[in-house]
Amino acid sequence: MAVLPRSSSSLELTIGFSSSPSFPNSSGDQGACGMKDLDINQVPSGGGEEDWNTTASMEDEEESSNGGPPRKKLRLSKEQSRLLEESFRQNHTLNPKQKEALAMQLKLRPRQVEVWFQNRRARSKLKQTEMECEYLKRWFGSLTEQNRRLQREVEELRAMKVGPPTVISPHSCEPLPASTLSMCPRCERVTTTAADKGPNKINAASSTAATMSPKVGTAALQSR
DNA sequence: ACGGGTGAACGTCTTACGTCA
DNA sequence: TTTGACGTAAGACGTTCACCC
Repeated sequence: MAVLPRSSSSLELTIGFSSSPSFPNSSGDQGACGMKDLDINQVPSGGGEEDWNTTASMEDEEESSNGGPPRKKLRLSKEQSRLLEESFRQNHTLNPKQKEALAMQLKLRPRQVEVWFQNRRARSKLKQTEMECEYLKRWFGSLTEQNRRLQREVEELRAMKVGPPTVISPHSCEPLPASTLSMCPRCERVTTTAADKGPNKINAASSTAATMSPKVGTAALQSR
């Protein structure tokens, strides 16, 4: 059965995560549901080398208070982690054959490889979210500062009040009386009525505010 | 001894796909 | 041929808990 991955989140897209479609499940891998009867902490048959590194002994079969066998914590060896990371860099999801092969190579069960990839994807996403959160905070701070500056500017201009306020015409480089200007409500551009023909952006520092957008942020994140 | 962090493992939900009536 | 119900597989997500510092 071919199950395409669900649409990637925007975060994944911005950082360029690639996920390959799963191949038809021909390997008899039981997935998350079918493995409940297997002891996840047992070394695969024929396995067991110095790389197999768990802090709990495999022969510990004591019963837990709720009847089932106690959950043991597997610690992956450095080599196992390195190989998994390397594989994750190439692909964030594994098809059943890749999973099987990797599990064989690592002397782990396919289920363990699968779980590792699930957790790794989750950690990756969390990290990405944290980065984006950090970026948005900085962006907010910068906008706040810009807003403060602009408000100060407005106050100063109001305080000046030396005759009618003027702006500089980009065409004639002559000062224009503000009374000749009007704001187009649709495109939010300043137009002149008589003295200066054609729509103009007002020649003021305040136009810089419109240049920042969240898209800059995703681009910035991509470059990291 | 104790608490917090880490990460492997788990349970549940959602989604996509195949099959069949 | 189309459609809706149903089963299955796989990933996302939240949580649990063993282990370490």
